[in-house]
Amino acid sequence: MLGCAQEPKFETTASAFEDASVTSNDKANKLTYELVRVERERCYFPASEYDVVAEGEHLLAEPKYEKGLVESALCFGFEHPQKRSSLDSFPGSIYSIDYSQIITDIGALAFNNTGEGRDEPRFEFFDGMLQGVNEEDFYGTNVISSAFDEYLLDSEFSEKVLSVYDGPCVGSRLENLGLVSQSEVQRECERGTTEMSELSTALIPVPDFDRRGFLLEKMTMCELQETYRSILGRETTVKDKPWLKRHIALGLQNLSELSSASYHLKGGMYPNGNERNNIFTTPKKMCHSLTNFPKTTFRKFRVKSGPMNLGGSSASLSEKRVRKPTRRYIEESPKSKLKSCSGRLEIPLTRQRIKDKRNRSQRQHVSKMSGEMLLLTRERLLGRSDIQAPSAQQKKRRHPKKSTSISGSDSDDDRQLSVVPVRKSYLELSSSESSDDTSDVSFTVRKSGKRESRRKTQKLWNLPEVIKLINGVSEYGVGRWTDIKNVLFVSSDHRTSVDLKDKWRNLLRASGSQSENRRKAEERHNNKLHIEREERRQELEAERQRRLDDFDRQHRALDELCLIVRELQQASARLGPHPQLEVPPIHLGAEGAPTAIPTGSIYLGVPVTEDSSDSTLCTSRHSTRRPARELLGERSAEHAPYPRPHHP
DNA sequence: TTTAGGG
DNA sequence: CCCTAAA
Repeated sequence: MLGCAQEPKFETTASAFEDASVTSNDKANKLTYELVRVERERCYFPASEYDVVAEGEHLLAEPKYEKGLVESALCFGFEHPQKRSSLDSFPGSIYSIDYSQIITDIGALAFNNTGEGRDEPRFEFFDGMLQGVNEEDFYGTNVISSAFDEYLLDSEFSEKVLSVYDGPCVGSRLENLGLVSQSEVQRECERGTTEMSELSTALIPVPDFDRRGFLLEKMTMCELQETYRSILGRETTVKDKPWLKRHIALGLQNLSELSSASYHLKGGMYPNGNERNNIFTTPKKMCHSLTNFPKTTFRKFRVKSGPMNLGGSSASLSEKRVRKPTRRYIEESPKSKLKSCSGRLEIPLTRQRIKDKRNRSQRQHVSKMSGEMLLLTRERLLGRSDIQAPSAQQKKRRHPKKSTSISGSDSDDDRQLSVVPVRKSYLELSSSESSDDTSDVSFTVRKSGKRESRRKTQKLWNLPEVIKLINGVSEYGVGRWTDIKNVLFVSSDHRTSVDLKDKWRNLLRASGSQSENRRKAEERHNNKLHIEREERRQELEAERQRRLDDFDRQHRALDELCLIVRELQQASARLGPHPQLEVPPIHLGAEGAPTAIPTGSIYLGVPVTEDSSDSTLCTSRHSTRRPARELLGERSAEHAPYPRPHHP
């Protein structure tokens, strides 16, 4: 992420993920040393967890970072403690997770982020992180951008990698190295575990950090602003380069976390490619401006989804993660993605913040009222829902109707108040909250159990009301519900014009006229069908007529031709020995005749046999055609022996 | 905002 | 009774 590692650190990292088979060469020793150092820092990252872990490796190698914050930023997604056992069970596993540390840090970060300016703490936080790096070295940024972008672009490989994760751990471990080329990963994962450590050692390239590091630095103000716009989705007029770079880095950070969150939502499974495409449409776009960064050999983001599917490491884990997003979520994911993406970093853009403002007082009010309770909103817990955002989306999709309240706001702003163990992952959290939903009107403290429903309390219609309604309809007509309401139901607030309309409809249904209407509708439908059939019939008839006309025309032409020929022949016979009047033999073209026409003969091209034409036409046009054939027959009988001039 | 119509 | 599209 914001890794500042110098070149050897990556080797270190890579080797750290190898197992005990790393033995005796110098590199290994050095790596071991580094590893110990890292271990002392208590920054252990699960090899089978998110790729952020892999990114965290770089941070590990740089002790001057506030590792806690780093972990908080990078490792929101750590999951179940059970996972740990699987991690520890890795051969020669030297990394484990200090969950309590991370958890505490997360809590701290989240708490910090609940302040007034929700985005501010974040910036400060990242500022702090960045201070650990040379100002010009935004390695992490570049790594993120290039790796992420590449991840997005190389979908084919992503699928391969994903498929690998269902297999043995070696796949994820290899991927966690993040340094192995695609083909190698694929091949080696298929080959098996035996050669892994060798491969890992052999294929670790030295990242060209310096080159990438300059890219952001070398960008002009314009480019930086453009990049800012692409990443953060808004224009900026800020001319402060460091500021821009920081925010771009932050934006990229968001994107990467976003992708991580997406994987969480998807449980690391991609039932089909479309879903992933949807999910990543927006970030891909947003990353586009950075695609000119040199390709990187880091595959950290590829690692992202892998470890989650580590086969059988944790049954409950896979259960929770495997749950597919709802169809609606998939359909709207690009939008929601964008929303959550931008909303996370720059809340002021979205209406979410507006709502925040509107509701904050409410929330505080509730807090005050509950007094003794520790009330943690989800936002408070996790710092304005960075990773939470997709989860909120998902939840929202689950109850679409309830989520869209009358006032037009949605439930992004989940005011479900709850005390949730900090240790819970956000997935657990979301699922634990999924049981009940709240709206703008009815946010409640869970313990109170009181829920104000938006649904009106049903008030049954009594006879006077019905009579009034009928009178109103008879007076103003059906559909003039507002008039009826304003005149006859002006005193009854609980009867809106819509209610009148609904009631009238129900009355109609009850009276049976609805069935009559239905019958009428059906009749209309049948009518329509009948009309369509009729149109079709007419169409066919017209076509038939057209073909008959064509047929007639052709035969008339044939008759004329025959007459001409006959006259010519007669003339020729009359004139006797004048060769210039001789007429070449005529071919009356039955089907297929053209190929057999002798050179120099005349082909009339008209079918003359009955089976050579449409049967219907033949029958109907029999009388019409008859004369022509007779004519031809006559002529044929008469002039068949007509001698060709050149063959007397 | 009102109306129509599906749910 | 709710929700939404269309006008």
